[in-house]
Amino acid sequence: MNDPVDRFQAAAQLFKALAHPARLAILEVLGNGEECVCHLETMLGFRQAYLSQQLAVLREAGILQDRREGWNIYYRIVREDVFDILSAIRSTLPEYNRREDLTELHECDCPKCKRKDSPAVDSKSFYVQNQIG
Amino acid sequence: MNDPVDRFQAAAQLFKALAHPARLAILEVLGNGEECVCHLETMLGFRQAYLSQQLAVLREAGILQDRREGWNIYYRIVREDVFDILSAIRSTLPEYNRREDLTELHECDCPKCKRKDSPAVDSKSFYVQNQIG
DNA sequence: TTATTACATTCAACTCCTTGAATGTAATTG
DNA sequence: CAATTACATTCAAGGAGTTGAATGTAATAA
Repeated sequence: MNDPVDRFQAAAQLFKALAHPARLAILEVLGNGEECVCHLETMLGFRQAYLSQQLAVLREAGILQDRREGWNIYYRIVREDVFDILSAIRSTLPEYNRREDLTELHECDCPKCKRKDSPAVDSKSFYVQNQIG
Repeated sequence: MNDPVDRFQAAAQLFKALAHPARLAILEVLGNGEECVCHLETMLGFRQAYLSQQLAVLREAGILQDRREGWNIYYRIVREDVFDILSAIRSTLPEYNRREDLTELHECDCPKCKRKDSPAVDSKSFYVQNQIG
């Protein structure tokens, strides 16, 4: 209809997908570049089914895309504005500003953790360099 | 606790407050500067009680503050990062990029609409000039 | 003080989200 | 082919968000 709120339906859906701490933690890890599910499972300590459900929410919201490589499925952020949105809250929420424990402390048995020579970062990994490093 | 999701609780709460089309419409109007409730009521076509409920959600989330002036109560955006967040989605959601019909078409009986000489804009109104005008 | 204006709050029914448990599926190995 | 690995989906119970209806309240006017 001509309702003034209709224009904001898509944006509200995006924010709804972001309105969950577990999903924000997932996005914080994926801000470094793509990661396989087992890697997220290890880093965040989520049970596999629970993690898969939250990944599905982000995927169906158009925020993530997945890519299969053998046994593993890699997820990456494909909505560029999500980087800007997370950057905005990072600037005002101090407790948000520590991601080391989410990116460097853990390793899992996935191929990406095994092969240290090719880190397989995606095109948006420079974001982390600019914001944090 | 030490749960990795606890750090993201505050951010999730913020996004939860933004995850509603009516509240995004309110914020779009208030991006121009503070407005009284009756003005929002006229521009958005919301019933008064409904509007007051949505304003309460934004106020309790720390996004809005109110100020009484006689009979009228004026609301304004007090979280600066909200401007950046809305700017980020405005850059990617085309249907978001028309605010004329929310800011210029309607007038109500509030004092601010009566006195055209003093527009009573707040300190963040330059934002609109930079983003839209 | 009483009435009016402008706005807030409470309540209840309904819908949607959350999350553990169980089960299903595609790719690989043997 | 059967077994295993890595991940996805379905289901259900509980919790949280939504919204109309009714009512409450602070400031002003008479």
